[in-house]
Amino acid sequence: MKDTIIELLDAAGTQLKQQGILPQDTPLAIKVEPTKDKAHGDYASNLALTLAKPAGRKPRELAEALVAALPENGAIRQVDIAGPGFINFFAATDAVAQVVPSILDAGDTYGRSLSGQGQQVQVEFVSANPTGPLHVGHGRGAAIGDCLCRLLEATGFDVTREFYYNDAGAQIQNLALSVQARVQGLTPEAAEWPENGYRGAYIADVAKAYLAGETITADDREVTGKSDAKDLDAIQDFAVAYLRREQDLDLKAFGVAFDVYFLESSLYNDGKVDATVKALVDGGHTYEEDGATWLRTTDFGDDKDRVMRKKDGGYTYFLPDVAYHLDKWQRGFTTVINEQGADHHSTVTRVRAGLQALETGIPQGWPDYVLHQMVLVTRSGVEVKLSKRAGSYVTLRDLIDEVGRDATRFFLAARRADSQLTFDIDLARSQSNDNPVYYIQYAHARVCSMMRRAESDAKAFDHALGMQHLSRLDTEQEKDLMNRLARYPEVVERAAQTREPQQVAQYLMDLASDFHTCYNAVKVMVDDDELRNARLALGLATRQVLRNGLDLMGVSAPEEM
RNA sequence: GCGCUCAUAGCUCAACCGGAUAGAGCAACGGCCUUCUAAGCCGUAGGUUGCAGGUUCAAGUCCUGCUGGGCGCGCCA
Repeated sequence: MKDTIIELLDAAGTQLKQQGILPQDTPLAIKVEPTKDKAHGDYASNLALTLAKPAGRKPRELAEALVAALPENGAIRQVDIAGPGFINFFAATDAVAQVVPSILDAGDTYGRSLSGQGQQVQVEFVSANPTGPLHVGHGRGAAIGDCLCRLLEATGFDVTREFYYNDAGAQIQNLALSVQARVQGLTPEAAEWPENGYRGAYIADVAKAYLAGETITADDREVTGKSDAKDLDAIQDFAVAYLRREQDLDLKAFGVAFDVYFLESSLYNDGKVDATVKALVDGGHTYEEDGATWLRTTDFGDDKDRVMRKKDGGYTYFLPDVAYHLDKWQRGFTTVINEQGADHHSTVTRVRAGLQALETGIPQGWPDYVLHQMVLVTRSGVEVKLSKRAGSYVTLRDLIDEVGRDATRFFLAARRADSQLTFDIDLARSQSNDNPVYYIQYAHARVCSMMRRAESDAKAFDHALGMQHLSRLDTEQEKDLMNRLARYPEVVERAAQTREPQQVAQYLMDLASDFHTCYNAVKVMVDDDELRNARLALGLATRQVLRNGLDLMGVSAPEEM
């Protein structure tokens, strides 16, 4: 529908150019939007307003010329000029209703597109270090990252989900020491407990499993515990594997799976860090000062230069980051999206600067970043900070166990990443109209219920009959619903492009609302066979779009509630 | 102090690369279940879009400054 209108306007604009009303070289940047106010029709364009200046004419005058030049089209019932010069289009009912068969024919593929053309995209998200259970912030990253992947897949990209973790740094050392302390029978209260040791209850579990000689399988490694409290390396290997397995279980419970787990240590083992250093030094972007080696990141937009090799000879964390991203580039990902917490935002400029300094032809703004703000968890209006298992923070598992996977995923992905999020446990748990997840799922269940009713009343849906009488769907509510359904593909496309999964959530809320309104206003199970089947068809189309949209969010679409 | 980011109804949030009278839900008030799931619907009320300028035919949206919140500013990751 929208495309049709754009074509019509394009034809009209071209004609005006031929008539000399518009200068030949004026670009026709045609924008058509669904209207907010029904009095303005179904779609509106501001074309006359934007062309007024180059044409040197009054907007309304130009609008009239454009309308006069519009080719005839059966899909458009009426065209108005309103306000300062908007052109408003009223769609013919039959044309609007065509969305129903197109949804039913497309089924699960309705809303999907091939615009990504099979391009390889990598999305890195979560990337938690294996030092403890995943927390709410990781959960937000997991929800947003996974939805983004689903959106990209739905728009024709070849997506790789990647999880990067540091299995060798100071934090891991610290983890090993903490577990070792537990193995030796110490508790976090003891004076001998490692200074920056991890204090959560899970440390005791790791120690116990280690002593019991358990065998842990995580990623592609298998580690068996032993009773030796002295062997710190063995403890470290075991603890890392144990916590990686824990995190995997959390992610599995959340419905998130990764294609690649990338170890920071592999960058050292494969010589990629050294190669990166060499490239940077050879490129002349480094200098020695205070016994350390610095990278001149200020040449590439950073506000100060960064140390890349410390006085003690070790590398700073940002160097393997650069090596890692070079590796991503070399693996052929022209688009890479890093989903991270906003507390990492300083790495954005740094990593990009480091990549530029390599001079390997990586584009300036590469890679993309999606940063999410902090999550605050509340219960009964009070902030929740502790969990039994992790001690100092609320774990993702706590939320999944308490409010369920669907509500957790929806709540964490339904808001803009760059706004701070308050996760209200009471709200997420409530099985009532306050809860957006149930509101949407309820709409889906209602259609299912309607279909069951049709079956049991021996009035099962007659597809052919329904398709023949779609023009009977002529109430305001039905038209609103159909217009909403027609917008779905556009929403998916846009959400993928802007990397904003919350747009899908918002759309689903609106769609559910339109459906509930329609449901209350229009009775489906009427005796009139033609009317009933047309309405059942609309119900099925709505159910299909709800399903497709919920699937993009990773949320289930229950048949009954 | 510097950088990034956010600020919309009492609360939680929308507003589609600037577009017409800024929309939902919750909370408040008033209605709708002998009819397809009331986890729903309809209605009333609620706003100087943090403040001050600027650009534009048109600004919640873009620019500048300010105020306030979050995050970051280590040879930690």
